[in-house]
Amino acid sequence: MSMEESAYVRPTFTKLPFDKKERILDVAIDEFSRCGYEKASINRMVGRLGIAKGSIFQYFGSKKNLYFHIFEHAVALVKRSLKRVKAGTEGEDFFIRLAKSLQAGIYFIRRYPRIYQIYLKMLFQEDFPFRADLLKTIRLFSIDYLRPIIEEGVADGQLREDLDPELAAFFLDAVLDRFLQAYCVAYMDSGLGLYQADEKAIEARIKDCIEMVRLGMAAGGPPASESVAKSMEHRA
Amino acid sequence: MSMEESAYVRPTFTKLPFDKKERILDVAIDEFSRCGYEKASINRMVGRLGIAKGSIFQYFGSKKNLYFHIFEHAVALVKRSLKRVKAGTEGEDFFIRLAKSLQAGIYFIRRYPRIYQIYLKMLFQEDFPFRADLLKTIRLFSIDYLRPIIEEGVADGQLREDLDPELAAFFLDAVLDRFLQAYCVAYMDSGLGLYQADEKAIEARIKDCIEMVRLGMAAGGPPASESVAKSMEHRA
DNA sequence: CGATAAAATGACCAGGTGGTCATAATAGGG
DNA sequence: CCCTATTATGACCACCTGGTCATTTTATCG
Repeated sequence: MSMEESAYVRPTFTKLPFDKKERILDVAIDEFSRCGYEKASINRMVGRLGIAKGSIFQYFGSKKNLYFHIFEHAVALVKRSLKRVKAGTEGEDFFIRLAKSLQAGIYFIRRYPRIYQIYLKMLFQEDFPFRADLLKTIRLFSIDYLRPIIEEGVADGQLREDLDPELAAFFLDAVLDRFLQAYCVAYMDSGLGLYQADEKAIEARIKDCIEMVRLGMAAGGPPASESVAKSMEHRA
Repeated sequence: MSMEESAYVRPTFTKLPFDKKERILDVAIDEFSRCGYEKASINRMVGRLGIAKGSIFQYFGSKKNLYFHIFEHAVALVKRSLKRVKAGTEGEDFFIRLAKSLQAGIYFIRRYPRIYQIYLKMLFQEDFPFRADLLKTIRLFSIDYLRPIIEEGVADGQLREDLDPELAAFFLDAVLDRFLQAYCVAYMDSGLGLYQADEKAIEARIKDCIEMVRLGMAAGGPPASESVAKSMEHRA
């Protein structure tokens, strides 16, 4: 996870001792996650860091570059996390994979809550340039992640064979994303109690949600299965 | 749709000629929708309006009040729109109601695109106070809207009787919301082509999505129905 | 008309912003 | 130890912000 060769960092920063680099990025991430891009203040950062303001501009050139560098870092973390889940669930049942992917999302947010905050705050602030690029990268990756899993599910006969993979990807993206949002933003959970819920509650709700994805809401379908619940128990 | 008695408006503004009031609110809505709350500039507004800066503060007291007033207005519009759809689909099939609700959302956004933008930009910028209140109002209303419809669907036997209404509300909220977001924010549609799509495409995709909500994704369920498609044709 | 009340105005304010750059401190090499 | 190149520094800049308020303009009414 080296960030040395980032396009947004000047060599001066690269040569810094590791600890100092980490501290700087940590404070910057904290500031951006708390305030969003616009309200984040370089003055406040250097105040907390105890370094000169000029140094930040020596390291990154501009506020925007600093933000992009952090974003780049964040994207790398997400990609790595998704890759691991994908590889770690290869060949498993489609709905199990789905449940584990969602669970992994929750873990990621627990581990890097500030990074998820930064992402959320950027989501609908289309004003600043490159948002399109940033968003494109993330969303496209989410599709690149889901599509193959869906297609495998169809190939294996777990999903209806007439399933439109694009529609399914959109649908799953919607539900998974909202689940994560509900977990860490108040009033997004429609009273389900997802907001900052504990492990147990999350696990149960993931199971419920996946069941609903599986069977839909209409009456007259097949009965609810127990497979997701069973397989999730193992990893707690 | 009178806004006269708003808590955020001073009498001086109320007494203004209707046209001037409209123009002021129009410019303010435009500014907030483009820039979000933080970046929106009172200077720019009065520049475009050709009035003195002091006047805005005479009318609203503060930037925040102006924003709240507009938000209040927006919430009223949404409530009205939802009420109409609900009343206008009373007694119809659950999934038809769902499709029509989503369609109504699209109409609303087409008619008031800037208001939806304001809402989106506020969504995850939790910095400024009262965001909690604003969000609470909107989300709770969304639940108040969906819950009864779901319960009627269960009572009528269209939905599985063991359906958890809270979970269903969350689930539908997730899908409907994302559908609207994908319609008006780039890269949110997972390649489905929803972004600024035309009437025909939207209608088709609504149908597809509702079918997926109905039947789920698993193989072996009942075949897709034609009822939603048929009933939607009538209103085009 | 004149007097009074109400509304519009814009110069002005303090505070904050991202960003700069001459200068000072430090590090590295001979 | 000195000289040079690199890095750190913070005073300073122009700019913009939301907000104020004394003053002027406009409307109201007798």
